[in-house]
Formats: sequence, C-alpha cells, structure tokens
Amino acid sequence: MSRIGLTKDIILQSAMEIVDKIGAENLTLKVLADKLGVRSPSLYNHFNSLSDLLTALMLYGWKQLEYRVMQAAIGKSKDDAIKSMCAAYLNFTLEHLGLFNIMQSYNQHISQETIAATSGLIETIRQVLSAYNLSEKYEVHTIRVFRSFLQGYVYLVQHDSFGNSVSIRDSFNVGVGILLKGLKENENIKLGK
Amino acid sequence: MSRIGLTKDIILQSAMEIVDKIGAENLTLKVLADKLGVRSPSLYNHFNSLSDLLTALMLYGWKQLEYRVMQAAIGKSKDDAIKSMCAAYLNFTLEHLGLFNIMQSYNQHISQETIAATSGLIETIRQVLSAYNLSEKYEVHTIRVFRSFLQGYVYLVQHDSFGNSVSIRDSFNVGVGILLKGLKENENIKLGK
DNA sequence: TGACAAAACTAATCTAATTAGGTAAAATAT
DNA sequence: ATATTTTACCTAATTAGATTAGTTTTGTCA
Repeated sequence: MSRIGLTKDIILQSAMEIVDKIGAENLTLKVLADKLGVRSPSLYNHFNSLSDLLTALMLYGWKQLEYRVMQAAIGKSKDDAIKSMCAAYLNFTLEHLGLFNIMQSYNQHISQETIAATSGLIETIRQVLSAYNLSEKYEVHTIRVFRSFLQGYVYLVQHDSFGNSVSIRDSFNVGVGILLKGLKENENIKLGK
Repeated sequence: MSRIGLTKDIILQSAMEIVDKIGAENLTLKVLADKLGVRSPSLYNHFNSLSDLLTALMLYGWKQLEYRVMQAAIGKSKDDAIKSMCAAYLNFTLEHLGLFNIMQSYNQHISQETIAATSGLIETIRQVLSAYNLSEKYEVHTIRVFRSFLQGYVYLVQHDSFGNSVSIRDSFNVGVGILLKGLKENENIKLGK
C-alpha cells in the first residue's frame, strides 16, 4: 500500500472542487479526506486546523482571481481595460460560487494576509487608473467604489437576490458604465477637493 | 422555581446583542441559553434548530434595516431622499456588524422569505426613484446598482478591506454621488434601450 | 544498511447540536 | 374551584464533527 503524497496544493484544489460543487457549508474534513482517499486526521499533517485550511483556501481563491483580472487587463487601457477587468471578475466569481463564498467569509480574522493576497489586484487597478490622472484622494475613492460595486453585485447574484428577469449581465454593464462616467467627472482634476 | 417565559422576540433580541458584541461566529446555543438563564435544549421549544434561529435572526435584521431606511426617506425626495437612505443603510450596518454578517450569510437557503423581508425596502426605493421617470428596465438596473454598491461597501468596511486612511464616509459619499449622476443620465428616457 | 523525518493510520477525546423522555408551571375548560 | 391539557423547561443520552495522542509505515539520505 503506497502512500498518496498529498500536498497543500492538491488538498486546496480538491477543497475548491468540493465547495464549488456542493457548497461551502458542506465542506467537512471527512468529505475532503474521502475525496482524497485518506482519513481525516491525516489532513492535520498539512494544515493545523480546519480554520487554517479555509484561510489558505481563501487566499488561494484571491490569487486566482488576481491572475484572471490581471490577464484581462493585458493590452488594454482606460475604459476598455476596466470593462474587461470587471467582466473577468464577474466571470470568475460566477464560475466559483463556493470558493467565492469562502473568499468572502474567511477573511474576518487575518486581515494582513488578505491584504497581501489582494494587493497585486489593487496594484493592477491602480495602474489602469493612472491613465485617468485622478487626484490621489479620488483614486482611493474610485477604487473603493469599484470594489464595492463588484463585491456587492456578485454577492447579490450569488444569493439570488435579483428577483426578476432583467439580464444579470445587462445590469452589470450599466453599473460599470455609470462608474466609468463618474470616473470621467474627476479626470484630470489634480487638486481634487 | 418559576418559568422564565421566553418568546421568539426575546431570544432574537438576545441573539442580536450577542452577535454584535462577540461576533456572529461565536454564537452558540450554549452562549445564548446562558445569557437567557436557560439550558440550551430549552431553546428548541421556540426554534426547530440553530439554523432556524439564525434564519429568523436574519429576517429580524432585514426588518429593522427596512424600518430605518424607510424612516430616512420620510419628507424627502429625489437626491436628498436617496442620500439620506444610503446614509441610514450605512449607519445601521455599522452599528450592527454581527447582525449584518448574519443577514448576509444566512439567506442562502430560503430565498422566498428573504425576498419577502426585503420587498418593503425595495418598494420604498422604487417609490423614491419614481420621481426620476426612469424607463422600467433602467429602474431595475438602477436598483441593482445601488444595492450592489451599498452591500459591497459595507461588506468591505466590515472586513477592514480599505487599508489606508482616507475617510470611510467620504468615499461612501463620493460613491453615492457617482451613482446619482448616473441616475440623471437616464432620467426622463421613457424608452430606454 | 540503518536512522530519521514525514505521512499516514487507529483510537480516543472534546465540543456543540440535537433528540428522548420526564416534570411542573401555566393556561384552559368544566 | 378543580380537573385537564398544554407547553416551557429540565436532565440525560446521542450524534457528528474537529481535534489530539500515540503508533505504524514509507521514503530519503548518510
């Protein structure tokens, strides 16, 4: 009977598949261990606790999202870049509902690592925004407003909070459009209030 | 030894105090029962399960938020009403971080009741928006965009995701301002695309 | 080959939710 | 007022899941 040879990455990959398939609330060490062909205490050789594992999974998710959003910005600038990045964000989260759930709910405790995991993402956004010549303060405001919209939109879609039949993508694009217009209002105002 | 005389409302009130004080993740039946001067199985006379209790707590929260936002709109119209409502939303959620956490995380399962609980809120928003003469489709888009921004903003504040020192209220107001401008773009366009 | 570290195991423990079944206070009916 | 029923509460037991302790196995490297 040969050893399986688990690694953190293999475990996280499996955990991701599980949460995306059966929902974040149904991830238990037993379910995960079964999928990996191992007994649940064995997972403690790789993670100190379930909470540790979920934290790692959250960071794993942010890294992937960061990669996708950065990819989307390559070769584009200004509005095109932003639209593409926003679409990439939406697409990733819709593909990974369970994972995104964990990305949201498990960053309560350790904000340092979370900030580190999302800093690349924010840096990318900052680079794209630099083309708009925003004042420093307005750049911060703008990033916050975009992040809020994205975060909230996906959350509401994920929880089926948009009752009726108007297209999810249409409303999303309208939202991005509104934010882009707001961005123009503050373009080139280097001494913004 | 006389009976305590619990009711659902008393239990929910206590539960709210607990989650706002020590965080949603630390609410257990034992903690709640201790606070109420009762043994944990006794709570099953009032709720079928912890999940039931949390669901009720979520709805309880939405009702209160609805009330506060409606109050904020009284005697105001158009931009003033919207600004006031948004501020009320932000204030409520900042006062009730734990409760809001549960309001977010526990509407995964029963969307019907959640929709019922938030329908009054959405109706209020719709009334205020009617002054703008938006096309039907744009009204839906607009509500979705506002909700997304509010939801996301509060979420990010709650999770300390806004690293630096620019004022939380300022960015919020900038965001509301951007959305209001976007709203004007579509004002009086009765045949919006 | 032999020794060490790591990865896996089984068995046991702990904590929290839940269930079963009993008792007594309160509410209701006679 | 008394009898009956309901129900809020209790204790004790069960279950599920995370975690810990201690052991065995396996791969690696001197």
